[in-house]
Parts: sequence; C-alpha cells; structure tokens
Amino acid sequence: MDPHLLRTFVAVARLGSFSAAASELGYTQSAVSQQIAALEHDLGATLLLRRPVRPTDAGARLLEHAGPILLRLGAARADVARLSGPPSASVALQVTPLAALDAPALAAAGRSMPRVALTVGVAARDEVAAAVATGAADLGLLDGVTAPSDPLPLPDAGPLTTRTVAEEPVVVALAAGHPLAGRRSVRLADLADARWLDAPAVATPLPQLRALARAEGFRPGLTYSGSDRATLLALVAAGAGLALLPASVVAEVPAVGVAEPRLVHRTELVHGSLTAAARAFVAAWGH
Amino acid sequence: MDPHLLRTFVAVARLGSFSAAASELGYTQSAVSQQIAALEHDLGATLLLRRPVRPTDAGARLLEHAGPILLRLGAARADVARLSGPPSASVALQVTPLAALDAPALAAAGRSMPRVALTVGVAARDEVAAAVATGAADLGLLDGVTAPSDPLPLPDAGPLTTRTVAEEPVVVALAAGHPLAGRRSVRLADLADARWLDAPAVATPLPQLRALARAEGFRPGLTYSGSDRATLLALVAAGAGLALLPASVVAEVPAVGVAEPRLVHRTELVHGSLTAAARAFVAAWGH
DNA sequence: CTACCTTACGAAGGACGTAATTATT
DNA sequence: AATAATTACGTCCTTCGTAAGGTAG
Repeated sequence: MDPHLLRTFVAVARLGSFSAAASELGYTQSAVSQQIAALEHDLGATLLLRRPVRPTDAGARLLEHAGPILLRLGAARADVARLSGPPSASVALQVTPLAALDAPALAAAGRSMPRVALTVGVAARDEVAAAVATGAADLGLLDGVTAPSDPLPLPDAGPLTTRTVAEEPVVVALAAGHPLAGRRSVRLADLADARWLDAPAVATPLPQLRALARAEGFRPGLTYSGSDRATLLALVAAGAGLALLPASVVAEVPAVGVAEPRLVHRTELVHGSLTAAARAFVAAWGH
Repeated sequence: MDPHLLRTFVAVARLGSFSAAASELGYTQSAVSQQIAALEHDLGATLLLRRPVRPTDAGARLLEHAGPILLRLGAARADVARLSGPPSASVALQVTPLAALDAPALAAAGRSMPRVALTVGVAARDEVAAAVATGAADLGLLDGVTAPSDPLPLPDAGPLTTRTVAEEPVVVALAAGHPLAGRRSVRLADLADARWLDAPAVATPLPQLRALARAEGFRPGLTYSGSDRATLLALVAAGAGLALLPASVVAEVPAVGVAEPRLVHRTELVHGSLTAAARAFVAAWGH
C-alpha cells in the first residue's frame, strides 16, 4: 500500500474523476488508472465504481484511513526535517478564528522579537493541528470546548506539546426573547431539541455538541459557514438559533451558563519540536 | 517514505543490526543496507549510527511515528479485507488478563454458538487493540482505569466500535500492616510518594497512574512482569507496594477506595466491522 | 583477522507515457 | 458522437541479489 497510490486514490475519490486527479497530481490519466488498478489488485477489492466515479463500501472505508495515514506520514517527515534541518529565522503561526481573540498577547510576543518574521494564518482546528504536525506551521493557537480535565481532542499525528493559554466558562448564547433568557443555568442535554445555529468555524460544531452532551439531537436551524464573530452574534440575536460559546465572546446578547456537564472553553498553544526562533516566541508569550 | 522501508528501518533499529534485520525480513544484508540508505537519502538525514547500530535523534523521532503508521496501514488493509472478503465461521478473541475475569460470560456466549470455532488469546491492552485493528482478532475484551465519562484510551488505528460490558469502582490494594489500611478513602495524588508495585500487565501501569493523578511520582518499588492475579495480590500482601485495581479483584487483601479523582475500572468489548459469526457472538454476549 | 556494513554491477520487475481500445452517456 | 476509463506496449528507473570492497573492533 504505497502512500503514493493512497494519495492518488484520495484525489480520485475527492474529485470524482481519474482525469481530474491526474492533472492535479501531474500524471497522465493512464498512470492514475494504472495506480488505482494496482491498489485494487493489492487489496483484492474494488475500491471505486466507474461512471460515475464514486467509492465502493471498501473504498469509503479505505478513505477513512488514508487521510490520517498521509497526515502522519507528513508529520514524520516534518519531524525528522526539523531535527536535522537548518534553523529558520521566521515563525509561522496558525490560529483558529476564536483563538485569534488572544491577538493582544500574540502581537506583544511578536513585538518582543523584532528580528523574526512572524506569519499568521487562520484555519479550522483540525487544519491548524495538521499544519503544526506537518511542519507547515511552527505554532498553532487553537480553541475548543471540553470537560475541564480533558485536553482538546486533536487528530492523532504524533506527539505534540500543548500549553493552555486561556480557559473560561462556556455559555449558550440566545436571542433576547428566548424563553430561556434570564435563567441562571441550563443542562446541555435539555437543549437537545432546541434550534441550534451551526457555525462550525466559530462556535462549537454540532457533532461535538452531541458528543459533549452524550445525547442525540442538536439539529441545525441555520448554518453559518463564515468565521466572523459579530455576524454570528447578530444571527443569534435575530433568533436563528442557539450557540455554545466562550463567555467573553458573548457581550451584546443574552446568555445562559451551562451547569451540566461541566465544560470549559480553552485556548491552547500547540507545537512539535521547535526551532530556536519559535522557542523564543513561546517563551515570550508568557510576557 | 515507502512503508516497506519504514518496516525495515524499524526492524534494524529494534535488532540493532542490519544483518539480523535482513534475515528476519527475508532480504540479503545488502538489500537492507540499500533500503536504509534510500530512506536516509529521501529524508535528507542520517537515521542510524553504525558500529554499533543505534538510532540518531532524527531516527528515534522517526521510530515514534513508524509504529503507529505501520499499525494504521495494517488496519486499513484489514478493514478493506473484512468488507470484501469471505465470511469466516470462526471468531478470534483477544483479552487482557484482567478482562478474562469475564470468562463466565465469555464461555456462555461461546456455548450459545456451537457452530463457530472460538479462539481466545491473552495480551496487553495495546496489543489487543492492535490485533483487533489489524484483523488478527475479530473481537477484543480489554480493561483499564479512567474517569467515568472517558473512554479507555486506545492506540489510534482508526474507528473501532466499543461497548462497555462491566464497570466497577477502583481501589488501592495494600498490605495488612500499611498505615493507610482502615482508611475509608484516599486521594490518588496523596499517594505519589508511596511505594508502588509496577505490574503493567495486571494492574494500572505507573505511567498511566501519573496521568490519572496529574502528578509526578508513583515510583516502582518492585516490578512484576507476569499476568497472574493471585501472584500480584500475594506481592501486595507481602508489602511489595501498592496497586490500583478493580474492587472485585481484591478479596484477600485490604483495600482503600479512591476519592479523587473520580475513577472507574471498565471492561470494554471492542471490534471493527464484524463478520456474521462475530456479530452473532457479540449479540449473544448480552445473554 | 573477522564480523559487518557499503559499494559495484547486472538482471528482473515495476512505473509512467504514448497511443490504441473499449465502454458509457 | 463525445467523453472518459482501460489496455497494450516501449522505455526508463528502481530494486534486489551476487560479489567485491572497506572499516571498526
């Protein structure tokens, strides 16, 4: 199961086309066809249905493995490169939208090191973690909601070092006229049948909400795919649905604390092995 | 980074010899030398020091990734095979030593299916999980200690289905004359400086204990590498050290409950996608 | 001098591109 | 008919084994 073949398989499945995958990967259509045939022969199973191109059950199963495998392979390569490569004078940082609220601390740490070029990018949590694991970023700043004693769940791409930089209560943001407005606190599970706002980039994604509440439900009323906090709050205020957010983000909108289960919103700084510049940056973070 | 090369690299590092790895893998010494050279060239780093053969820093880092990568690759292959292969009339089960306490339920489930051949093997938790992930076993029965709401931590080899079959309080087993004997309960962190019995196969391994207590310490007084419960209890009774165990296992020996953090000992039945025979077995488990 | 890793070299196999073929819409 | 995957085939590159060469203990 050559990673090369796996990469091609993933591309074909994603694009739904041999030829499109070929041009994306810089192969001929024929080469891609041969690679898929080789993979199918190796595994002894048909992985793709043709015309239209779409994964079989076995292929879908393989896809679930292929991503993590390719990610870990990249992480291994990056890890070795960091240990044996030349030190860099620049620091690449990736942050999730809400973690960017720590911008003041970030800017301060950046100012304290005038000699290093600092690059900041914004992405979803798994992407930030993947970037750090594969060395595309030196540092990640990511946020999420968990039980107080649990770490934020990250895709398993090897050992990453994690440091909590902020932790605060979570609240359910809601519209002013909502029946729950004014309540002191609620149990998350009691809100399973409420109308939720699905904003995976900014608020807690609904699948995670189900896992945290250990309950089904939490159906999306409206989906907001952007990453702007003000827009999200405006939508909540307009009654589009509930959103689980860190307390400090919710200002202009009523909110109710969550009593059960016990949850916190945490911002973590995560990195693999560091270059000297990145290490200094992490040290400077603590002021 | 061909998995083939990775496998060879792991073998060489483990055996500390190119020639030994060659004979284990069925290559000539020369082929192994060329494979390692190819891997080092690909990654642009020296991975092994020669004479004596031992990993460099970069090589050690790569080793941390190689195991999980190879495991996941095997899991992917097994998963595809299960979905497209022929149904089997036998069920292979792997259990951890303490999970074997569920033997009555196990035997009952086996008896209820006279037509299928049932194989049972005993191994450590990670090995059981790896066997299930790679398809070496259909079902795993494994045990461990965690927070009540957390699943047992398993090596990440893809999505496995998990079902709790037993859950009970944990206690610290100790010798009759121990100062703590008679106490109602203790906080785990308060025992960091006590003398512990390191019995990774039967009791909670000490590194895990440190993680659960979120404290350093828990130094081993004596290490018991066997997997026999009676021997373990005899050692505890003889004052060799403390052991964190499920309550039901501790009978002849004094024990103290753990108040903080809240912990349980859980036994879980875990499997990937199931053959018909294995599925019936799982169903029969519930009587 | 001896065990053991590396290098040289040739043969076998594998991978990719071009081009012809087949199959689906 | 047109679009798109497969097969045929030649070339190049890779990989392995045999055998010779180096090197550390």
